[in-house]
Amino acid sequence: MAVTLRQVADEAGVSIATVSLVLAGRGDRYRDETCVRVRAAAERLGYRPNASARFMQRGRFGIVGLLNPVDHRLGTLPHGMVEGATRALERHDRYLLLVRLERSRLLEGPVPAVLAERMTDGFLVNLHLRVRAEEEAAVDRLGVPCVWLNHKRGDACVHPDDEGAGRLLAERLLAAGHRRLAWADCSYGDDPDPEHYSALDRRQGFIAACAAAGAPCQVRLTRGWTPAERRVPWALDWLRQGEDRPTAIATGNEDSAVTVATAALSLGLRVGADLALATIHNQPVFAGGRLIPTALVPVEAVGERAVELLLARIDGREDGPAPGPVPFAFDAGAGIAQPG
Amino acid sequence: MAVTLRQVADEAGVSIATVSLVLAGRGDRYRDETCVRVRAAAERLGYRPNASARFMQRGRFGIVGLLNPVDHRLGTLPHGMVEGATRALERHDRYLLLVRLERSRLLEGPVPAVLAERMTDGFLVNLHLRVRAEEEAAVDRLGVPCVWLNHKRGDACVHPDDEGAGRLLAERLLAAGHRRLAWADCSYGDDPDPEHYSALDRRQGFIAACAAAGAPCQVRLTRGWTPAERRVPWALDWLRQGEDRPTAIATGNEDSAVTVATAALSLGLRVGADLALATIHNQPVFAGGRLIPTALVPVEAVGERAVELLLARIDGREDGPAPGPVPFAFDAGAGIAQPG
DNA sequence: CTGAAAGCGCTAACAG
DNA sequence: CTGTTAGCGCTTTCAG
Repeated sequence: MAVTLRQVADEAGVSIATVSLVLAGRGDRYRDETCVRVRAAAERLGYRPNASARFMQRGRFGIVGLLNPVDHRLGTLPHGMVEGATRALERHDRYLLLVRLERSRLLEGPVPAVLAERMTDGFLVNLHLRVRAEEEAAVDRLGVPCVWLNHKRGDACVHPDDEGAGRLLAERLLAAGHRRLAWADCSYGDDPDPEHYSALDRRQGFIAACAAAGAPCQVRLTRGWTPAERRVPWALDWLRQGEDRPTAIATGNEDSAVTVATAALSLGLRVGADLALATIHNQPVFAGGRLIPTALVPVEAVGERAVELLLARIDGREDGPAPGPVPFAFDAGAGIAQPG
Repeated sequence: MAVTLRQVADEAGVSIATVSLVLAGRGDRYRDETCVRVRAAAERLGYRPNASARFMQRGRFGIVGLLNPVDHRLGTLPHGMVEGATRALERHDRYLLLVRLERSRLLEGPVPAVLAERMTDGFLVNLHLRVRAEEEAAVDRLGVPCVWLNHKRGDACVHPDDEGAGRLLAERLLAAGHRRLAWADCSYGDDPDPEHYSALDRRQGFIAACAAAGAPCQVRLTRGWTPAERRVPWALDWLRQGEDRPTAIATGNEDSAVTVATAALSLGLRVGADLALATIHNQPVFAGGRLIPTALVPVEAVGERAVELLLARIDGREDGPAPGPVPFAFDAGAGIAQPG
């Protein structure tokens, strides 16, 4: 059995309250000698406060849950997001509890005990793919503050500025002198209702920025989602076109970038020299033998901001982070190739 | 304020004990009508049990911590491991609490509150890179059951069979008829004390299996860790050698595989046709425009087994999972090229 | 069939 | 300066 306050009190020959106060750092009212004796006893017995007891007292758990879906290949845990979130939580001496959630369960039950019981102060909700209204309602019914990740929903959400990322890439490529641009996607392709809005937003941002600059922009999309083995052939077909070939190609995801790079390479085109290639990803993408310019998804910032927002709500504070999408950073990688 | 048992009791016009028992599903001693009334009241008020109170009572938290280091690029959270761990925990109605840990803090403090207090039933310890004896001691001093991940340490650890993975690749390549084999590593290179033992184990397993089969095996290693931009040139130098070139190359990590593939591609060698390439990674590796044969690191199985082991210790059961390293699976990808 | 009561480990008034 | 006491919300005997 774990060591309790009472055992420390007995060991030190004082009352429980004394031990509690001294160990809580508010022992200024006690004689130095008493404090020393108490701390020694606690040390000797290896005393550790029982968090449950404290939580019960305070009515708070000090724990935030992360609802993460399991049904889907994209439902995997975003490293950086968790890193950002846990870092922010740590600053407030709070912790992150991972909750795998089969999304169908959210509507039909049974839900995991952590949702049925009260064991967190709030939730980060990462069910961001094609969220249904009933799912939103089910989450609202949990009765604790919740913040949605990578999902657009009023002011209770935090997501990256995907449209801005598309614009960012266009601006950089235009600034490098490119006038024949292209946007390629062989992962989601032309799916009009892709799993996540970001695929559309990124593309639209890119196209809009090209249009604003008066530069033509080819858009090359596969028919919907495309399995890995069919991607390089698709890119080859397209890149073989010769004359009309774009001098700069942007993609909205790593897979598409690697595909285009692989195709370019086997056509004898040097990525970063004969062809500028840029993309959007969590981290600088290595494609065609070099790090290519990458708009960096601000996953950590999203995690941090979501936590700050959630904690502000939990604590009933009004000073949460400013609303609005989180901007992307840009990593030039090995540099942007000049046209021609 | 949250709804408590007492409020439900008042609402239903019964005692607290009655509500507790009925809602715990042990209401068989009560009149049906009472049960109905209680459940209706709970529903109406949106009652959710307070987990802290229950934990305090039971002396258990139902929470397992995952100690994860932050100082290191490899300290990132392994998706699959977390997936496996949380899945196993779910089966036991337990949850995973993420704890970022600056390793230096472990020895010099201050440690996060979750380590100073008692708030989990045990820990999965993921500090697997060059673990120092003092760190092991510090973890032992936490006073709760702990299981180490990807670190070899007595019977309180779970790790993949990296040596077996090296052997596995050799066997597959040999079985496909290859006799001129090579092992390449341009990520860790020849570091005699790499961050993680697995780099050595995998290589040794491969070499040993080649030796056992009497097949020659080139070993190509960079000098220690090599930055991304220097890798492809290194591979090019090597692959240009002509005649003596191996027909099959294995690598112990994704980066090395992609590097070799990229170099091969720019030399006009078709990966999977002119050259067999195999590697070891969490998931099938896409390199040289196709999925190459990959020994799959059993991350999920490691997570699951670690949890089962930890829970067995927490509950004082003797029926934990069998000890021993966790075997790798194999994914042939687009198939293994035949030699010549 | 149902309620009263003790107690899990801790905090915070309030006495002394 | 230090101890007593009354809960926090829940489970679990034990009476009635």
